[in-house]
This record gives sequence, structure tokens and C-alpha cells, in this order.
Amino acid sequence: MGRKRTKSGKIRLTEVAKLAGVSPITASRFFRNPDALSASKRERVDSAVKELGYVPNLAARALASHRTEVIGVVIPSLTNSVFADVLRGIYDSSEQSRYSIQLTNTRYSILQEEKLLRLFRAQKPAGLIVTGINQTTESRAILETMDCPVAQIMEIGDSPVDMMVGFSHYDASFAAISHILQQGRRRIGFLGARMDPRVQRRLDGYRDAMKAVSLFDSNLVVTTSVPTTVTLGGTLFADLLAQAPDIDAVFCVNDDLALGVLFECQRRQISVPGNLAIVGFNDLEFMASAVPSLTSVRTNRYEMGRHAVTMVIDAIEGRRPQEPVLDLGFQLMIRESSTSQTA
Amino acid sequence: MGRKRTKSGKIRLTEVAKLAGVSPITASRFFRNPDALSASKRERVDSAVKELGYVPNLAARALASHRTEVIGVVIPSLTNSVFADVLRGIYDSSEQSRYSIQLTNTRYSILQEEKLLRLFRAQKPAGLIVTGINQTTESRAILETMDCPVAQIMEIGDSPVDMMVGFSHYDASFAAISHILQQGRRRIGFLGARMDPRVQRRLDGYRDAMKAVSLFDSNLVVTTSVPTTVTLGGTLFADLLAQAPDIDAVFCVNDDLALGVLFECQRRQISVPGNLAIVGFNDLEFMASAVPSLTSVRTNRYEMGRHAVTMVIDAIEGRRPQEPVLDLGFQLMIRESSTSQTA
DNA sequence: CAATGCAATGGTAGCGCTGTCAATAATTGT
DNA sequence: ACAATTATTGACAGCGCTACCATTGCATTG
Repeated sequence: MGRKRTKSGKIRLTEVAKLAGVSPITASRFFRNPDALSASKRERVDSAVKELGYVPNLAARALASHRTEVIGVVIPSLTNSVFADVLRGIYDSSEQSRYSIQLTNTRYSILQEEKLLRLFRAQKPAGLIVTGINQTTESRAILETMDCPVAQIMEIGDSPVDMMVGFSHYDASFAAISHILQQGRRRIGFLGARMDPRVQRRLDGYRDAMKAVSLFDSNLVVTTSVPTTVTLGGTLFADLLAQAPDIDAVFCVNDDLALGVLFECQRRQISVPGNLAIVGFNDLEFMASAVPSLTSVRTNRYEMGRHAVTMVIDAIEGRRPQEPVLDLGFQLMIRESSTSQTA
Repeated sequence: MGRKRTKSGKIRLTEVAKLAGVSPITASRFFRNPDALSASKRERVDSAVKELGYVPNLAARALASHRTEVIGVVIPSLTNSVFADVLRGIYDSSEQSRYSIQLTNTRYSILQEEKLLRLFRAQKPAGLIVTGINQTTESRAILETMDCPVAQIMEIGDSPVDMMVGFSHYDASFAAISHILQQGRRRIGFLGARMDPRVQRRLDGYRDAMKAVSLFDSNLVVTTSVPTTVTLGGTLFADLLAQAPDIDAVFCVNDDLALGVLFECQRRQISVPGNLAIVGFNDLEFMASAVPSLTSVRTNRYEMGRHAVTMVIDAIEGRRPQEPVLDLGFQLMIRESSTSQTA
């Protein structure tokens, strides 16, 4: 008993084929592999598609082909502005392709991540982009049976599930501390919030850099698992001052904290960089226009998103990169807040 | 070249039904309308699903039912931190439902918006969330033939396509200016960047509030179509000072600009609020911890996202709100930057 | 010239699920 | 007790597309 609604206007591939005078399968090929058609048929199908305003039914296509044109993305946070740039890169790249993005958010929950990965595996995405390299054993197992290209982003490490795009948080942190040391500062505090694996590695870099010059002191480190805010930067800085009143520099694991520290310094009349150097991480836009301008570690987040999508799509289409790990590096943006007043 | 993969392990609804000893259609109903099953069958299907680890094939479901469980979201920018909060609300709400989010980005392009809406219409989403109320005639026509619930978010107006969640940018701006006037300031500058329709309405509110007390002066207004940054706030403020050196307050259409103005004041040794009051818009988190703390208009962005999804889902499931327009209002967060020094 | 290869095209047969409506079982009222 | 009503359930027939393989036509080869 027919649902007449079906006929209501919906153009099917069959109609296109009929108008073009070809078989449905040829019309189908027009979309998936136009080069396989002769020029004449290609043109006939093309104009039939345009004349009828045909739009493929993606559900039917997915059902018949056992594939989707969806790239899954798993990130830990929508709030963290770091991911905004990555996402922009991801969406920008995907828009030029046939693939669409399915974005999901773990809220830094390991369990949520496992659940999402399981969901993705069941839905057979064409590709997958996940954040970080510290998946649980379970998550890793799911990723390895994913049956599609997988890119891990934000950081790089030794054993990619498949591909990686990122940079070394350890090296970036180490470089930042080295710079501060070079400026003659000795008592460098460390401020960390929401200690996810990447932030943890920044702490490792800090610790090793300090230990290398025998300047490490656990009183210089203040961390919390609370999510980052500018206000929190001020609070943590106050804690740090209480623990180590003689600090002459602060390294913050992100720029929001650094801005909070700057404000707290203004509140307490601590001169920056006179009495205190401040260095942040990520190089958000405001760092350059703060007073004094704030030194930070620039990370190539937008490019990370773009490359991740490009690599995944290339892999889907059989063009695997010869080098599965892409290091996008970082740049130390040295500004007033960490250079001597005289400079 | 067989792809035997098809059979490889995939559990179909038929298998579940067989194990549960029911017909496939009954098993199907278990997912879509469990209340229609008797308790005994429901349990049998439930355990069969669990035992086999069955996961529904969404493509098949969409093809057979002519519906999807996708809610489309159209926003103009992924960078603008205002949308991060809205998106968080949207994703948080959707995760508790069966619906998934398909996010798209117009980059403030009218044409891109039309293209995306056309695409969505063809894919028959279960619901749609779009930004703003100023669609083109063409976009509006597409929305009206969308055949699914549509929520317009970020602002409210008189003729919703279907539903609306937002607040009045005009009123918010008017209220902010009234507050500044109340503080005895007379020469209130206006700084605007990326003049999208909502920002435009904030300008309208400013203009009317100033005209109401005969204090409007076009020299007090500086706008640009360039996207907002903190740095731009400083630049625009410099332009404003050049045009109107006697200003005693600045109203910025967003908090990034306000922060840029604050930094520029620090650079130029302009005392805030002594010589200049600063008021921003959105109440981003840093506003409260700046020195001095910065007055802003708090908008309920997270709630906006949550409500939009909830309303759309309710409408999809037949529970239409009696009132299609939801005004989430705003709150003026009065802080040091706009109050007299003596206060 | 037949044998061979290859490019272009089409026929057949589902992909896994649900809409429709009919059929059956359970419940109620009088 | 029996008809009328309601709750459950199932049979059937596709949804619109593509994988697979077969077929056709034509150029190439020895």
C-alpha cells in the first residue's frame, strides 16, 4: 500500500538516468567516478542532474555501499579556545571535500571517549580524528579495529595508531623555560590547570629544564585539576606567591592563566617584567596586545586541523603519507613580559 | 573481487529478532517505541540486543523511514567565542537525546548560508537551528519549506520562521548606555567590529539611547567590518580618540574590543574609570578579573543552546511550545570600569 | 584474420530497516 | 456470556542506491 508522499517531488537517480538516456548505474558512476564515463554520457548526465535538481540520497548510498562520507572528530572540550582553531581548520578543509564532519566531545572523560569511539566504530565513518595520544587500552583497541584511517592530533609520540599531527609539548615547554633562564631568571614558577596529558607533558618539560640547571624546587609548582579560567590564573598565582615569595618568573600552561597572572600583578603592583617575567602557552591573539605584551608559545592549531583532515582524506582515498607522524612544531613568541626592562 | 566484509560479523535486526523469538518489526519497535511492546517481549528483545551487541544501522533506518535523527546547526563562525558557549549548550543537550548534531559554518556569508540550507533541506534533518533572524528572502523561503522544526537563535524578533530563542540586542545595548549615562558620562563612544545584524542592532540601541538625551554625535561612532580581535579594540579606540578626544566613556560591541581598549588605555596612561569608562558585551569570563574589572552585558549563551535543542526536539516529537519565542534576556554586570572612582 | 585486452555500460539483486495495514490477543462493558 | 474496544504483533513491500558481474564494442596484437 503505497505511501504517495514518496513521489512528491523527490527526484531519484532513476529519473536522472532516464532523462539522460543512460542506465541508473551509469548515472550513479557519474557521481562516484566520473572519469569512467565517456565524455558524451558525462555531459548528458550532468545536464539531467541540473535540470531536475537532483540531490543524492545519502542514506541510500550509505546503505548500498556500506560506507559513509563522514569523518568523526573526538575532542575533549568545546570551551577551550584552543580547539576552536583546530576545529576551524578541520571544517575549512572538510568543506572543500565530499566528506562531512561529525563532531563529538568527551569533556575530558575517559569513559565518554570509549563510548564515543565504540559508537563511531559501529557507524563505520570514512575516517576519524581523535585528540591526544594517551587513549586507554580499551580505547586504543577500538581505534585499532576501526577499519578506517585514524589521525591523532594535538601532540605527537612514538606509536601512532595510524597517523599523527601535532607537536611536542615537552619540547615547547622546555624551550620556553630555557628562554626564561636565559633572561637571567632563576626562580621560575609553574602554573597549571586542568592537568590533561598534554599539560602534564608541559610540566615534564619545565621540570627537566629546571633540573638541568639544578633550579628545580617543588614549591615553584602549583597545579589544579580545575578547568582553566583567567580568574583562576590570579588565584593560582596568589597561591604560588604564598609558597615561593621570591619568584622572578612564572610559566603558565596556557594564556588564560597568564592573563590572570598579569591582572593579579597589576592588582598587587608587581612590575612586569621588572619584578616578574610572565610566559604563557598557545599564543592567543590577546597576548600580543596586553600591556606589557606577553610572551607565549605559538602552536599551529589551525594548520593542525587542516592537516589532520587532509591526511585522513588522502588515506581514505588510498594516498597514504609516507611519513605517518607530522610535527608542526611551535614558535616561541618573545615579548616584553619576559625580556629585561632594559631590553 | 568480492567484498565479503558485508557478512563479517555484522548483526542485523533480524538476528536480534530471531534470538528474542519475535518478528523483526517488533524488534524494530523496541527501539522506536518501546512502550508499544509487552513487558515480556521488551525484555526478551533487550537481552537479545545486549547479547549480540547489536547496533542499529542508521543508514538503513533513514532510508526506510524517510527521516534522520540529525539536527542541523548553522552558525556564522567557529572562532567567535560567543558561539563556543552556544555550541556547548547544543551538544550537551543533544547528548542526552537520540539526536546527533550536524554543525555547519557560514563564515558570515549569505551565499554560503543559502547553500547550506539547501543542502539541509535535501537531507531532511529532523530539526534545524540557525543563527539570527535576518535571513535573505531566499534563505527564508528555504527555511519555510524545510518540513521540520526550525529554531532561530541568538536574537529574537517579530516573525519567527518557526521558533526563536535569544534576547534583544537593542534592549541590551540601550540598557548598557543608560547605565553609563546614569554614571554622569556624556561623551560615550561606540566601537564596533564585524557589523553583523546583531551588532548592528546594538548600534541602534546605542544611537537611540544617546538621541533620547540629545547626546548623539556621529563622531562618537567607530565601526569596521573587520573581524573582532583584542588588538583591533586598541586600534579602533585610537581612531575614536582622534575623532573625539573628549570622550569620557566607550561602549564596545564585545568584550575583546573592550579588553583592547583597556590595554590601550594602560599604554596611554588613561585612567579607567577615572578618565574613561569602559563597557563591553557578552561578559566573557576575563571581564571580571581585569584590572579594573570591566562592566559588560551578560548574555545566556549556554542556555540559549540548550533551549534551542530542547525546543526543537520537543517540536519534533510533537510537543510544540505554546509560545514560539523565548526571550532569555540579559544582565548588566556593573563593575569598576564604569562606576565613578569614588563609588 | 582471429585472439586478446580494455574501456564503457547495463542487469540483477540486494543493503537493513520501517510504513502500512491486517490479524490476533487481551480487556472491557452490559 | 458476547460484542466492542483496545493493546500487541506480524506479513509484505519497498526506501534509493550501489556491488558484482556480464556484456558490448572497439582497438591492439601476432
